[in-house]
Amino acid sequence: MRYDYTTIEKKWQDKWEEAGVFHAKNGCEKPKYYALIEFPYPSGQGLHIGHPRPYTALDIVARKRRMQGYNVLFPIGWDAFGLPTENYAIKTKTQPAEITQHNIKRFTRQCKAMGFSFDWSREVNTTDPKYFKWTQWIFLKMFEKGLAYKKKMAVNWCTSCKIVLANEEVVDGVCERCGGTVIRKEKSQWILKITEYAQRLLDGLDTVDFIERVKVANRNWIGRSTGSEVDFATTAGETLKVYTTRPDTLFGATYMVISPEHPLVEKWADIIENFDEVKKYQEASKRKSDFERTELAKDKTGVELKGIKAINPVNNKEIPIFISDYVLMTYGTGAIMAVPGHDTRDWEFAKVFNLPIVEVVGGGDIEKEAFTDVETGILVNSDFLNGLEVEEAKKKITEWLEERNLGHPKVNFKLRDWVFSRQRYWGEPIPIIICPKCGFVPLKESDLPLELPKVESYEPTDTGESPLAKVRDWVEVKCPICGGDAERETDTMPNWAGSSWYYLRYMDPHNDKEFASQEAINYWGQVDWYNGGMEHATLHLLYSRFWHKFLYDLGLVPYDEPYAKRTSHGMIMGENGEKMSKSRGNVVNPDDVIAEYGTDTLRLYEMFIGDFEKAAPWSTTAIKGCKRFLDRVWVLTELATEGDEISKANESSIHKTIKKVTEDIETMKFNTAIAAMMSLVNEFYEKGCNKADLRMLTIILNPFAPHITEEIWESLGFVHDGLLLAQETWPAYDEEKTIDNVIEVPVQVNGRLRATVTLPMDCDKEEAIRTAISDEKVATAIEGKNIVKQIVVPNKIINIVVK
RNA sequence: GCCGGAAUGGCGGAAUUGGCAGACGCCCGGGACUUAAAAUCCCGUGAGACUCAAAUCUCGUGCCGGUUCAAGCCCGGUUUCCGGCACCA
Repeated sequence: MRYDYTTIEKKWQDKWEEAGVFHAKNGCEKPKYYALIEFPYPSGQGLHIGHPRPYTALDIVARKRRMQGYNVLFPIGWDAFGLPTENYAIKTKTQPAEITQHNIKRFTRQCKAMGFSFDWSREVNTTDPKYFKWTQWIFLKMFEKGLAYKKKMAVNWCTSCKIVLANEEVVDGVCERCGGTVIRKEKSQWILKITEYAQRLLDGLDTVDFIERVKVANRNWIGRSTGSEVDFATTAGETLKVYTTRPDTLFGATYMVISPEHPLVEKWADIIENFDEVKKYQEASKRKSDFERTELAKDKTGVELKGIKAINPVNNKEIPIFISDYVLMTYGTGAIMAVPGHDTRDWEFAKVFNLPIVEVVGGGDIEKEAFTDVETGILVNSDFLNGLEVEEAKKKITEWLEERNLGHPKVNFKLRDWVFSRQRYWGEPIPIIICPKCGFVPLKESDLPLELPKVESYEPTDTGESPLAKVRDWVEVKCPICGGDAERETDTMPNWAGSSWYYLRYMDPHNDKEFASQEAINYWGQVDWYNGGMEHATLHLLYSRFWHKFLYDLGLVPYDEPYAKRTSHGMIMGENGEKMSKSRGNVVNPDDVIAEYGTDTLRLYEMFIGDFEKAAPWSTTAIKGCKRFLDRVWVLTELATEGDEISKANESSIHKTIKKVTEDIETMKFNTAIAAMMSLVNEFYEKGCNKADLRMLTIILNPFAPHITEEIWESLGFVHDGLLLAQETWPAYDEEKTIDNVIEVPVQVNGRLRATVTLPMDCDKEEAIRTAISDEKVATAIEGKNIVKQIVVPNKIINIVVK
């Protein structure tokens, strides 16, 4: 008999909601546990089949923790600002807020149908003025502390979306969202000084339990390097400051390169003999998109600044200066000393311009390629550094430079400040008034939230201004300081803003006095387990850690890291192994799956599909196995015999399974936890089971398949004290009972398996060998040969070596 | 180019971290039930050799080599694939 999942699932979802069993209680005396999933962007497509994978995983953790006696916070909300909604609004001439409401409704229905144990009473929505009031408030705090500032700068401009992109949103030189061409454009932008926290964002990684690949991605993104800043005198008078990680190669610096945007170029306009040529190169590189610059990376280009030379401080040799776009103004000092013998890029450039290549670190063949090995090289042609290893030479030259005031040690980061403004409508308005007399004037806290005005058209403008700029009666205001005519900032925040602190809002979501009360923040502390996609490792994760550290500095949060533990799930691919997409026609809709198999099966399959951390292809046939398993569990309710105590026959297997499931959930090995429960059910079919046996299975299966197990719990009369299965206590296993007293041990002869023998647990070596050689097959194998060695690994294996 | 990760049956994947390779599931084959089909239940299922069959043996974790009584796991080399970063001095 098959179970009627449609009726059952709805029934228990209603009961859970009615009983409010998943509500977290602030200040509860139980130990707290905060499990967090990345709140979704409520897109027009509805819930993707990939969403339930991480949601189910942490739902299992949350449900298990509740059963283990924790006060669990497992919240849900909507990261609802964003471009797709705005683009859809433009297309359909509807309000973004309306579209958002509509999409949220659909996502809510879908999430509820999955039976996730979210605390719906704490639902947040980043587009709700009650929420973004505090996003704006945190921004103003940053402004107050000098961490938010406006600056004219070259930004990434998507020619298709007509919007400024953060560096993080430019992927392979094109717009991450639409794939459009990205060019450099000068614009005045709000910037957040995340670089001020670079070192702390790096150090903090050592104090948290993040999976290694997340830490590595973060470290690479922050990109800390240590080296020296060195001053080169020039014949023009000005000093040219460079940054290098290889000061030991200073004797090999045969020319210099500065970025085309370097300010000294303008300063030297009158002295540079070929200024027209230089100017032309500058303009050409300015027009290049990032994509072109990357594409042309192999071919080095540049122009020498004729009439000016730099002087190498170690040997006072005059060397030429070039401009080239392979030197970036945004990193280091925008100028480098070129050591073609020991830097690949400099080597390539030197080959193009026929510049001298001098070997100063021996060990390679600099005729063929630059020798960059720092482990084995020995300094040559370097006067007082000769004979030293690279590390020693670095130390010595750094001291030498410092003594003469020519240079000093310096740490640099690849991380750049966060371009924080967007010229779009559907985002949090930046709560700043621009007054011709008073400058940037922040709104008073009492004027927050600054809401979005309703507008007729959300079309972005070609000038690059936000659609808000057209709403004159919103833009034109009086300056709060001087009372004169002023204008509002019309840029909005990027959608990374609302997600940078949402986990704090969940702690106290209805507070209209503070972003969350201190009691709530202190009670919930850090997020205990945060799971999310790898694609957010360097964006959202870094941004929110930065905001959190800022709030920590203000004394508003008790920990300087928001997330104690971070894990990541693999994607669910299409059945053909490719990424799911409409254009590939391999999209699976969770609503259809639920209709065909029920939610419990979908949840189970998403967990059984493979290693949680790895991508896995969807299979329309493999999911049937999970359905069959649940059907088999269901049938057990009829097969189970009476019994109040766990049967002797199943006792050992039950305890082993409890142990396996208990441990596997903690290490995210959901697939093997389910396999263990399947094996147990197979055993129940072989050996029979009683109701007490089935009761245990029902409890440990509950976090995975919560609906069917509640129904079984009720139908078999396990309900006590009016409690739901979700409120039951997680079973403890008896370690003793997971250990067998007799054990099958394989016997090898010369490393080849010949037999298995049955031995008592922990029996001694002599007995093991005696039993082994008395086995017929083993005896045959060693007959007429000398036993050279006997290896007995207790309870594992016996290996007899013969000659 | 650099930094991660991976490679195991027809398929998704297991393997207590050096100890019976292939758990669990899918697919497939055979049988039972059925007028029949679906569903369900039972049996089989890495490849090969010898067998009527059973038994038995050999080979087998991308490739080459090493360490070890014993290697999917450790070491050296190599190929391929996936992900991230990418002129960061």
